[in-house]
Amino acid sequence: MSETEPSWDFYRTFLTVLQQGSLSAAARELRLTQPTIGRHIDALENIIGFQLFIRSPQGLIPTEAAIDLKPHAEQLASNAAALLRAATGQGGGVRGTVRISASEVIGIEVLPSILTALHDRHPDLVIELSLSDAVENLLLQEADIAVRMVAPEQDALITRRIGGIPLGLHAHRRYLDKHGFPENLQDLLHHRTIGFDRESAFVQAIRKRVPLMDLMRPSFRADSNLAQLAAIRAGFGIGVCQVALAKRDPDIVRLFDKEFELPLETFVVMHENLKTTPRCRATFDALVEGLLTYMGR
Amino acid sequence: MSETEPSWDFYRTFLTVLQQGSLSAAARELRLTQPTIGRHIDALENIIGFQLFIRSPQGLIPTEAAIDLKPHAEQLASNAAALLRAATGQGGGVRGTVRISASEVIGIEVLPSILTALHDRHPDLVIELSLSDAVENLLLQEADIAVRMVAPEQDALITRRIGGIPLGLHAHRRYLDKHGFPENLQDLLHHRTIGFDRESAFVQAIRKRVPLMDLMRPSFRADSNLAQLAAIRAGFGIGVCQVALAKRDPDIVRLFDKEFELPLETFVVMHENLKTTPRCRATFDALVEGLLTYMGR
DNA sequence: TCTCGCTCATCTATTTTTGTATATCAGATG
DNA sequence: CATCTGATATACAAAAATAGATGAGCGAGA
Repeated sequence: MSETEPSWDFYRTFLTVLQQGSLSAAARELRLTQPTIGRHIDALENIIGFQLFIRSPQGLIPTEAAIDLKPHAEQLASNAAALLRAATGQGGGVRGTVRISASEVIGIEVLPSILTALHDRHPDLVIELSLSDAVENLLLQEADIAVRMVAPEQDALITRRIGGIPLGLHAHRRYLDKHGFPENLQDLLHHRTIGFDRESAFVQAIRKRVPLMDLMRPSFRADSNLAQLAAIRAGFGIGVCQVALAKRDPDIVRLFDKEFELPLETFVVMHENLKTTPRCRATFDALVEGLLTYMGR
Repeated sequence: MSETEPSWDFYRTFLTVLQQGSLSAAARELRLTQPTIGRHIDALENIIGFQLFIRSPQGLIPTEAAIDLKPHAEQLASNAAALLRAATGQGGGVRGTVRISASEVIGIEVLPSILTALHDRHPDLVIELSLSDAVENLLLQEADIAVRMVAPEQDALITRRIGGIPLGLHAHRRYLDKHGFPENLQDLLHHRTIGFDRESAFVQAIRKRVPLMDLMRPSFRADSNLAQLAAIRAGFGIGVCQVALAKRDPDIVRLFDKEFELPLETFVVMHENLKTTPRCRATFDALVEGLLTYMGR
């Protein structure tokens, strides 16, 4: 019942307990001890005046109040991490940690070689790669730089348009040997196809451009582009993937390269505040350069 | 030179020193003592590995590195405050602190009566009003709810359009008695007028709609709408202000009410995450309701 | 020039926080 | 049914952070 603001460390402890589910696990995570963590939670509960967890022999069960506070605590953690990244990058030169957000396909198939070259040039750079098709928010500092497939709307962001990465219809030779080549686009309806599970914004955009997609009933559905790519490689059926990726495997054949091509607009985005920090600047430039090369300009 | 993450409290101390300019002042602010603050800064400098401040008998002068880190620390503080607001608002019912961001005119001339009524209904509510024409960012949690004059672009925000608050040309009777009524809009060029100092986005929008504005050379310039309103009330000259505000003073006359009317689009905006918290919900609804009434529907 | 007010640095005593060890409880397993 | 592993809670000692007091530097104003 004090007037003072709680220690910010309590918030960190709170979040860790929330994430780990028990005082003991949180203590291991934070390299503290279980009684300490317990005292932090007690103190926080006393200050804010209500219970955050129900203690049980199996761990701590968060109350509704605690769940409501979780996003705030997570954001606090993001900011603290961003501050630390910014701090370690100080002192001139390209050094410190840079956190990149990208989609799974890009992150796994395209970025590694670009980042390898980047790190060869700047050995003091530590690279964090956060892969998710959910768009991480640069404003919330979840990442320093993002490779995006949608044009960002924020004006506090600096954006470099890469261009449209071409997508095409592909199938493995093994599949085609067994089921034959489709004669025309309509023929696709009688083939085994690979598509999306849920309706994302991206899927809706495709549908708009290619009405035929509406009619297709894919027999293999996954939201992960990576899983779709794997399915194509495994010879499951016909699916959409990046042309440049497919070319790497001589057994993957592109279909209807004249009739079907979908450009996937791509952008590299960074918060304006970071443009002067060497590590972000260098990474940003390397990503732009590397992606342009990947596209064959 | 430790491997461990610094205490988050160090960040708070760091920011306070940055804001206050001295260890002693920061100590007073945080209700700690000067040696403690000094140790925090020393510890932080040791962990991140470079100097944050140059000590002097006049206080602490931030290095460039410290200035670079400042925005991060400020955001951390915003989030911590937001978490605390969210915490005090727990427990059902409309209680706790709600932070509202609005422009100066709205905040001073329009909101007080709305907020008074709101507080009469919910005495446990604490209202923070942050007035600035700079748009505070809801995503950064600088405020819970904002009254905006530009349509928000973020999709994580829930927005309620109020409509166009009508702006009109006004002058005090005292001025008109002395200098006469302008015959037509062109005539304004020979009158004393009140306008903006710098080119804000808002001003440019006005110019686009009213080309005549380009020609006007206001003799009284202020970015603060409040100052402009005060100038009109003082009989300085002819200026633009909200029609509803001008009506309150019987000595202020509206000019060219047929030829000149500028609707100022207004929105009440809130972060989506807050829509279920009672205190924000109630405040949001009260603001929408109150502003609609203010506009006369 | 002297004093006052502000600053930061340092030393020491005290308070606070943390860690260690232990007790207890619940569930899984042989 | 005993045992083992996970969990939280508590008591007490160790460690760490804090407050308090003091010294010294710098600048403003009488």
